[in-house]
Amino acid sequence: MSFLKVEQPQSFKDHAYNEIKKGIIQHKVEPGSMLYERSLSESLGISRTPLKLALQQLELEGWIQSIPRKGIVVQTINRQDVDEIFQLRKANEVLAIELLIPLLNDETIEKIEKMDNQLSDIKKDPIKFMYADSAFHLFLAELSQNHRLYQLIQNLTDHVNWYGFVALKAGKNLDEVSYEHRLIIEGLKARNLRQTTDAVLNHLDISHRTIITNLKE
Amino acid sequence: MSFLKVEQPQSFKDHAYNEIKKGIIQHKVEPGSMLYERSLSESLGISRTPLKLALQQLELEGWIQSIPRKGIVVQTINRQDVDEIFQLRKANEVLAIELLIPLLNDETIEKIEKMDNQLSDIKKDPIKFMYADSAFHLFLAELSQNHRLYQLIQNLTDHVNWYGFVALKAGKNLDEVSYEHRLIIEGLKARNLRQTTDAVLNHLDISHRTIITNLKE
DNA sequence: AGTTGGTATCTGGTATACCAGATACCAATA
DNA sequence: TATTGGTATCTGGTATACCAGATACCAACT
Repeated sequence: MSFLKVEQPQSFKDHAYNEIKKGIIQHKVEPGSMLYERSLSESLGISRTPLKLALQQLELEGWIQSIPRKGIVVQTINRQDVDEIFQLRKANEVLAIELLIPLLNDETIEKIEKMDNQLSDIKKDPIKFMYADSAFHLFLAELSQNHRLYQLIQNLTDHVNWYGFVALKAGKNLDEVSYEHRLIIEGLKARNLRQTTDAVLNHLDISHRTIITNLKE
Repeated sequence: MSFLKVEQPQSFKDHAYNEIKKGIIQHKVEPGSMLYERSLSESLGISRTPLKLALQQLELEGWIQSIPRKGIVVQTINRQDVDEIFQLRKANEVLAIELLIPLLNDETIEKIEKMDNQLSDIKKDPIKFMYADSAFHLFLAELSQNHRLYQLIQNLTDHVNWYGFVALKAGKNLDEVSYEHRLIIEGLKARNLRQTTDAVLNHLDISHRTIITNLKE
């Protein structure tokens, strides 16, 4: 009966992890604000044990910082953080391109284009657009066939979404992003490593600069 | 009284994390073998709650895999894993070099050389040599001034130590490693990015090949 | 003998109780 | 009035009890 798509019931820990992370990315809890295990467990309707696991994962991934006997503080965002994330993102997304280009075939290129087209369809909703843009980058990461690289890029794009969320709500260069994606796809079609990495680096540079200029101290 | 070096008492969770990880890296528990929360908590003398936190961190970092209601399995090592780790290591150690070269001054270069000399002094003990080699790479990562990059490289070198531990015990090319390090240091002294990254990539390539050839299926 | 089904006993997931450190507040003191 | 010190009450850290799913085993049945 393997054709039946079984909906995996996520554990309490995963549920808490997703909920809290979503709240942080969407600035429903602001950087620097405090959280407390007991109140969190109450509002999520779970006990502290699975919650602690979710909180530890969030801490290891750089979203929060647990201070024993004080509470949990949502990480603040500063210029240094943004720069670190983009340094990592550039190096590792370029690596993904290097790995996936030799693996490309016409079918996967078609999938990539389809994905980008879906992205154009939802320009109206900035939040959905943000997630779809991430999905585009993650799809490329997935094609690299390096699972650890995929997870790393996932975490990095999540952080970028967090950093840029406010600027994004202000209504931004969504057309510009589409154009930059087209340049990447053209590079992939040509199986041209240099052309593609240049397009990716350009894309990331623009994103980096946009976020820096929207950083309010 | 800040001149007093306060010994931070590590939490039960950190203690468990370090002990279990050390056991895995040094193959005191073999890849594929099973662990169980209750027996582990008993042998470590702690309860399951902090142990669960340690186990989750180990799982997120790729050392073990927790299977609900079955147990915990120590990750197996295959060719794909080794390749993934080295792909990441090459890209990110090169990034570290790119970042640190503009920050170099004579004093830090002196420190790097001193570190490498200490490494030569302990060629007799392969395990100590392994950790000292990692410390050399980690020191370079630290100089990049990107903390997330440092943590990433830390995890990657730990995994490489795990993969290579058996081959290392067999007594390996310790002189060769010293020579490769000298090439890296010379590149740094010359502030030559290309020369240094070539030396690093060469160093990692040799390490990669050595581990692959010692991989027994 | 082969099959079945109940049960004892594993497992990790979860809830909860208790601990010690940190803190805020307020009464007692100089 | 300013300061001190005890206490009530926060916090995260830890230990433990209980739950349901998974499994192995053995007796009962065909």
